[in-house]
Amino acid sequence: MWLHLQLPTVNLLFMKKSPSKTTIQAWVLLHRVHRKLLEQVGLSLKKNELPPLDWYDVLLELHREGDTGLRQYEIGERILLNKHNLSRLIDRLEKQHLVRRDACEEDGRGNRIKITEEGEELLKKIWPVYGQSIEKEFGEKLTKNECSELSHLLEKVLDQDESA
Amino acid sequence: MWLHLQLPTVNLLFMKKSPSKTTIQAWVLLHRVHRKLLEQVGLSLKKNELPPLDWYDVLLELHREGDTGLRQYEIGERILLNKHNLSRLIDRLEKQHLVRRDACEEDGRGNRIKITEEGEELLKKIWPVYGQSIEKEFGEKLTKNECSELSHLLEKVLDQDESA
DNA sequence: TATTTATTGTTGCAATTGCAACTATAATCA
DNA sequence: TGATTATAGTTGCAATTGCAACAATAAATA
Repeated sequence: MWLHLQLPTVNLLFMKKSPSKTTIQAWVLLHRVHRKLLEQVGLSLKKNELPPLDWYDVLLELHREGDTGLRQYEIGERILLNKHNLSRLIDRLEKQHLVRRDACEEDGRGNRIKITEEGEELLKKIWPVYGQSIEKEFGEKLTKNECSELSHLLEKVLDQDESA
Repeated sequence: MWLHLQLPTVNLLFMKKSPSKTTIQAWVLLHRVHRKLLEQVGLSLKKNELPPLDWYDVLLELHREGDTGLRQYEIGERILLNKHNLSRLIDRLEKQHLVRRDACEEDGRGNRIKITEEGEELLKKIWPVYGQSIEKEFGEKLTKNECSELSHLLEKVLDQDESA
């Protein structure tokens, strides 16, 4: 079909370029760092009898939106969680009265999720522990410049594909 | 008890320093990048009907040790997985004849896990897909220097606490 | 408008994970 | 040595996740 084409763009399909040693090293490190940080922070939260990090993520997003709330899919986009699990995560939060599902006026299918007072309070209770954990496991290890540099690099990785 | 002590080391207990904006930004980015990469690679593996990444991680560690194999806890240390789940992950691998549990001579409690021929083959089958995925989602986004710089920074984060 | 297709969110079920309890062996120590 | 404590690994159970099927509504199209 396009096997005979020699255009550069098409050739990319055949290149199947393997990552370099340098790339692989960074890749592995990224995952190790991530796992270790998450493990430490998770431990710290548990030790203080606080809920898992996911809860914080969701509540924080909702807090930022205040009274407008967010659609479920919007939360999903922000914290990169799929809809199935998000639906049930919201269930759990709702059961604890940390969020509310309000009917959605503009779209009969969905609902708007809003944070409650209790949710706000929990958020305030989590932050000191979470924040300190971040500082201890992460912040302290880098200077401010290094931190910015890291962000810069990570942003490049996150950038949308420019390829068509 | 030690409330009245004024030694610097002890004062750290009270500092409860919150992370800076810069720190938080890098922190959030780190997690976003990680999740996105894992999602993409996972999709790519599934599309090619290959097993999840964990399997590859374990098989690779075993491959590196060749005939000596590894104790379960050694695998755990390397891929940062706790023993409960590792035990059952090994079960699954064993059921697929990808690894073998050999009795351990030097320690009657444990066993040595070794990769089988089939395991090696699977490893070879996964790598092209996995490697390309890494290159596409990660390698291509950074120059070689940026990649090294990223590794350097991540290593700093991973470094053991120098605090006593 | 009627029909088709896409999106939003939920639910059932199976697989995986986390936690606690447990067995078996090793290491420590009185 | 015998008793105690620590380590390696497994298992049961509950909670969470992933996947596929589904219902309800919206958007696109004929």
